[in-house]
Amino acid sequence: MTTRATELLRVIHARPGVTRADAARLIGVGTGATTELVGRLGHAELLAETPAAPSGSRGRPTTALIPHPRGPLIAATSITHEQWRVDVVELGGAALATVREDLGDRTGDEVVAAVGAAVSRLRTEYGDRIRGIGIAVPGTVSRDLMLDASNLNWRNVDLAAIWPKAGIFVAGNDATLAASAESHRGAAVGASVALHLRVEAGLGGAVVDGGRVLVGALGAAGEFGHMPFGDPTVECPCGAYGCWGTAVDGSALARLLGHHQPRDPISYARRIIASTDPAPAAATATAATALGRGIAGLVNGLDPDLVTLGGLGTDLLAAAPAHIDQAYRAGLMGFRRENPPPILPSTLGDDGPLAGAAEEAWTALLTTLV
Amino acid sequence: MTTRATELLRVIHARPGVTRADAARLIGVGTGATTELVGRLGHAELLAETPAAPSGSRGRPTTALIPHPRGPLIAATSITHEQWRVDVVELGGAALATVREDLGDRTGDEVVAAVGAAVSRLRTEYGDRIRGIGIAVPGTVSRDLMLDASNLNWRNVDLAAIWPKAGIFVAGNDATLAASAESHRGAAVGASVALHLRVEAGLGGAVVDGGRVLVGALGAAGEFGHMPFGDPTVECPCGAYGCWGTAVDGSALARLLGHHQPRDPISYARRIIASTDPAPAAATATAATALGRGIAGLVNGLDPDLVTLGGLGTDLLAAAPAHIDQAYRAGLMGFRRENPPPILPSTLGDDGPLAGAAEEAWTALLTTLV
DNA sequence: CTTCTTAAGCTCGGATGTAGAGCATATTCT
DNA sequence: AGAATATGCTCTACATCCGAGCTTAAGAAG
Repeated sequence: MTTRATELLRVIHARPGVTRADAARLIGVGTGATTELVGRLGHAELLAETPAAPSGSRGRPTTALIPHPRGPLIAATSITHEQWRVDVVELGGAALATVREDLGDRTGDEVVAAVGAAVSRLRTEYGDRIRGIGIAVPGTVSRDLMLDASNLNWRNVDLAAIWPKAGIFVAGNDATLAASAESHRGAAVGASVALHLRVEAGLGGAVVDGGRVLVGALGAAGEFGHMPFGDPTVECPCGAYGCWGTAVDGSALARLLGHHQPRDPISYARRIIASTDPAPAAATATAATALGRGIAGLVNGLDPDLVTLGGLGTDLLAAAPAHIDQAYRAGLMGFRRENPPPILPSTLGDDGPLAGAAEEAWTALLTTLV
Repeated sequence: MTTRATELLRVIHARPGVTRADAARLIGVGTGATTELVGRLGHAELLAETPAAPSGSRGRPTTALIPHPRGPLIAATSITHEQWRVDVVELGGAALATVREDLGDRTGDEVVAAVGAAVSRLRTEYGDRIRGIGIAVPGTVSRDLMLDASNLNWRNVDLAAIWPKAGIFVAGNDATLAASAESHRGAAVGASVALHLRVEAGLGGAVVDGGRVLVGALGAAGEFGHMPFGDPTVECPCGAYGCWGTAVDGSALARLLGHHQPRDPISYARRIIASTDPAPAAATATAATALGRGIAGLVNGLDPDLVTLGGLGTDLLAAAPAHIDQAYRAGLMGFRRENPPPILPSTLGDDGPLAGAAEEAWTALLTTLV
């Protein structure tokens, strides 16, 4: 439902600390209805008011709307190839607590158990204020919450164990969720259509259209790394040939440099991209060109306002901007070349997936609060 | 706004002739509110009731809800490479009148003038009942309603002249609008995410997500023909290299067969695809393979429920289904191969763009009627 | 043909949410 | 201090919707 109450909470979430008067204008209600709304939501412990910063101009001062100190919370979780992390996030996106730990060489089920234990501890601390959980994982999540993460060699890891209770449960691919975060809190704020791409082991991302992440029919959209922009003779671990991901990630750099496939392709790639020696720089340039050419294809097809790059994409953009840009412009349709959508580094960096998990869980929770 | 009244009109539009009782159940209101709603909307000349077909089962018979005989109308317009056409479309999608004419060798401005004159005549006939217009064109429409159609050699044709009055004005690419039609009235009804591709001179299409067409930031989304799935040595008229469109349309067939680029690439391609001689059949198979491979890439990235093919895509699917299917499956990510999204022929055929123009204009109009 | 069963429509009272007018309040400007 | 300005509160009017109870129109059963 989209009641005025939900709209108001959404405004506070998007802009915590918004003044009461601005919020009322944004959702288009008069002062009478605002009094009723703010009173009701305050009484329900969903929002609170503080005296607000003085505006400096004339007129009766208004108050700032902030999350209620006993209001609902979301447990935002991310699992990366190195560590897991759980943040307790209030309305507006601020974190009240953080727990994190390196994965070590735990199995998937052990990591899920550790995360579940951390969530349980947080639930004893915050009680029923924690209304749901959002989880970002480096792999694919099926509808029945089984996780496959080929990069970690995890198969059929059951995420449901993390959150046995009723409430909000959102789980998704890290790149997809990072796209959400980037569009709500990062470099793509204000874009009507934003494309986020994240290079790690492989390449993923998502389109965010009007604030909504396009997740596809099975929740598996955004696997742009498996579009055939690459070399048709290179086989991808997915079984297809010519996947774009195989042309831009750490495996591509290793292939170009004649190295073995690295154990940790992300740290490997960071090292290569940071190197200024000629051979690594040439490999980096080749990957950057492949990245730019593919971005052009996606921009032609999807018509975003802008493109944001996360993960190793940020490194490639910093290391070889000219190669990306040249291939990008060359691949664009003629009419776009004059004013192409900018390619920007992610501003949330490695926090993107966690922030996105918080965003999507909060979005889901807000539709259930009245 | 999404009031109950708008919801009811949307239900009638999606399923004209729906029974009053079913419609009430669909929007979730009780019999009391239904009486009030139907009475109000009938009084406003937005809907009417007819005695409805007998259900055969017990109980008081209900009525069928249909568009009001003096209700609002939309002028749906399509311009193709051969002719223009204007339909007058009522709520529910039925056409009350049709005007059409071959283009001959008129210029773009002359065609727009002819369409404008036809619309004016229809407006004298139907009066203010015609509340807006939807226009499907074989090219790109900028925000200020200037049309570029490279296939027709039209540049900067001003569409605003067709509809000088206030009201709904929706203009879009024919492939994009055909996608909308296919998802509302065609082969993709019921799909949560549908991908429609239309091969004519080049290749375009659109993703429809939950009934909403993804039009992109500039309204130029869906130019999938300019994704670099093709041969990187082939230059596209758009200026880029390796565009997918150049691998599947009439120009691709002519190149494969060593023919000159045909004047009318669509009729030419229809002829080649229909031929059973070995050389044309081989060229058709090559194009079908390129089509299937690209579809796989898009399915990997966009995760639709199903894919519909219009224009020459329908012909290719009929002529070389095995080639499309083999390349499609080979290009899919492993986990999709077991149960791939089906590739279906468009059911609206050449009427798709016109039907989509009607759909999008009606969608826009329905949000303004209360 | 009459009565029963079923599905649907109508009427009315109560609850909810909102808009708008008029008044009250808190600040800055002159 | 008084004017100007912006905001908040109270109260009335109105629209919408839900649910209960009654009415209506068909098929089924006898």
